[in-house]
Amino acid sequence: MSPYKLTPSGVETRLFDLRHTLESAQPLTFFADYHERKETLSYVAGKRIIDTRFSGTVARGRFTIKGGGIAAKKRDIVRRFRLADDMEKIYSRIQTDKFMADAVRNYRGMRLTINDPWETTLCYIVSQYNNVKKIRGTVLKIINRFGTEISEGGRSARSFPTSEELLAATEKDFRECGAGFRAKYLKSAADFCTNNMNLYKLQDRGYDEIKESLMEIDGVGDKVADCIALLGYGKLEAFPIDVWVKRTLERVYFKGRDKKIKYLHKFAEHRWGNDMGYAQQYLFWQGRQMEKKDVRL
DNA sequence: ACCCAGGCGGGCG
DNA sequence: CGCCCGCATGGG
Repeated sequence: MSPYKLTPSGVETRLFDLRHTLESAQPLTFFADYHERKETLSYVAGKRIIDTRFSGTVARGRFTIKGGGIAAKKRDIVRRFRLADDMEKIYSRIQTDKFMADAVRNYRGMRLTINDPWETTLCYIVSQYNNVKKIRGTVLKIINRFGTEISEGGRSARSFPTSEELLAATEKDFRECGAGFRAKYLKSAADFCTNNMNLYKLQDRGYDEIKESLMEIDGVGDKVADCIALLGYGKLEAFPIDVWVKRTLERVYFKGRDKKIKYLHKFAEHRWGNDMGYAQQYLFWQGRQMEKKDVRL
């Protein structure tokens, strides 16, 4: 049974939870407009508005696309939500212990997303030494200030500004959007990604090469590059280790002992192999939610 | 008031 | 190399 199926008006999904996916702090989740009650989802992809209805269950759901350009929109949905991934197989491989089994049970159907490389780069430059709520606020302000107004099928929205469109933004502008000390990184990244590096030409490159290229951008280090490789290029070999992932790994697998990032990386690679990216997402979210609810591991 | 947040670059030993 | 420090800013 194929993980997804294209229908004339949309896409049928299997083992997919839209709410968990959109709540899990990935780039798309910063600007997608989802109403679970009304079963509507709309988001901007490039200069188009993807306006859909989503209904059904985790076991079997259905996107119904409104407006024109249905074929392209179907393709965007399949790629963006990684609907071709065989989640049962991935789950069977990342459920190596009770913690991971709990994570999978609690967030069953949560997907990684694949986002525009530039949008992902900007989001994760903003993310450094920051918190999810403020990251979202800053990104939204940048979109509102520098995105271009687009409308389609009676609906209007602002597109995510390209690096070229952001050449007009000053460091002061980024500060006013709440970027703080990251403003200078955003400014130079917009310039660098417009004039010196084409992020879209890295698409077919391997994980190592993509990461190495990304780290040429000022303000992009090991962790941010891993986030972009994973969520901007779909490289499942990436395993970004932020404070939550580090703390969770240490608590669950090392009795709370402090471990080096490099060591934890090797641990993850050995334990979850080529599904590391998914393991990271479930571990990140489970660890973060548990701590926020003050549940002991 | 104090602490923390999906880290990074720079400086020092 | 590895380690340590400062960093803007808002929310708990």
